[in-house]
Amino acid sequence: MPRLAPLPAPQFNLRQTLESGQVFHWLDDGAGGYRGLIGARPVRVRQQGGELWVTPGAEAAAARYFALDHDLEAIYASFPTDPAMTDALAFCRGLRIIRQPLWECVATFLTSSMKQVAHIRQMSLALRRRFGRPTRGGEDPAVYPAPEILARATEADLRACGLGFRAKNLLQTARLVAEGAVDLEAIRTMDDAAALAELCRLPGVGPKIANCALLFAYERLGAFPIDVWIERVLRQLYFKGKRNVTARRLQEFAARTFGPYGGYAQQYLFHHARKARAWNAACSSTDLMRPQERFSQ
DNA sequence: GGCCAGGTGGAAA
DNA sequence: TTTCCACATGGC
Repeated sequence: MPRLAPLPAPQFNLRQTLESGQVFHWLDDGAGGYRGLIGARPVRVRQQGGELWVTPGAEAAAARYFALDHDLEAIYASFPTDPAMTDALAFCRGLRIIRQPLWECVATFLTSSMKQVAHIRQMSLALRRRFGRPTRGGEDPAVYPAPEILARATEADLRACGLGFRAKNLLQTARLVAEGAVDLEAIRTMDDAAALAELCRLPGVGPKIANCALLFAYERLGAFPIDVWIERVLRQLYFKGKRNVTARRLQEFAARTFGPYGGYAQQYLFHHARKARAWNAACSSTDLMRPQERFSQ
């Protein structure tokens, strides 16, 4: 185990943060920590109590990446206090919305449609292995390939990484970004609505994936991606028995109900709902319930 | 073997 | 406007 350097990280849960489905390339190092990259920099991380131990020299990068400056007390104080949110908060406390590199986040979530978190990890790691610069002799994840690199790939190359029908979209999106037709950096200065619209110009990027990028890369903590899990939770909690609840209504309701830190609330509800199901499945052989059954009555 | 997964885009009603 | 459907792949 290489020597690591400590930095203060109160109110932080590394495991919940890295395993909540917001980032997909970190690997368990078998010693209670993780190995991965912050951008192009290989980093090892391990948490011990209120300290985060990281590769020496990477302290500042890690503090920024893991958003240790986010005021979690203020964020928690903004949450609704209904039972589901309370449960999710108790389960996820210390989970932080991290600051991911723009392209890496956009591209990874582009490949996420109709895929389970485990599959998104597989695709991300396969793309890194196939196209990215290796680190530590190929033992650790490779650097996520830049748009210029993927733009030169073929659709067949990308399909070989398990992308399926997403291959064409990733290729076209990589080309648009590589040639500057869509400027991911310039989106930083746009307001939320304009940023969302600009991201949706990328093929394969719709409102859900654009909101993921806004939340996990652009620091828009109010962005509220609505996927199948969150839709289920919202319908069960707030629209029980009601029909004709459109996606638009759900989106408006979320913005109104969860406020400026809605993205945090969303991530806590998402992670808790997924892990609760996994826990149910693992611990009960006679009471297996699929998600839609758990929430349908 | 059927079902589902951090959806999107285009056609049809 | 809303509704429907194809789109690949892999785990359970």
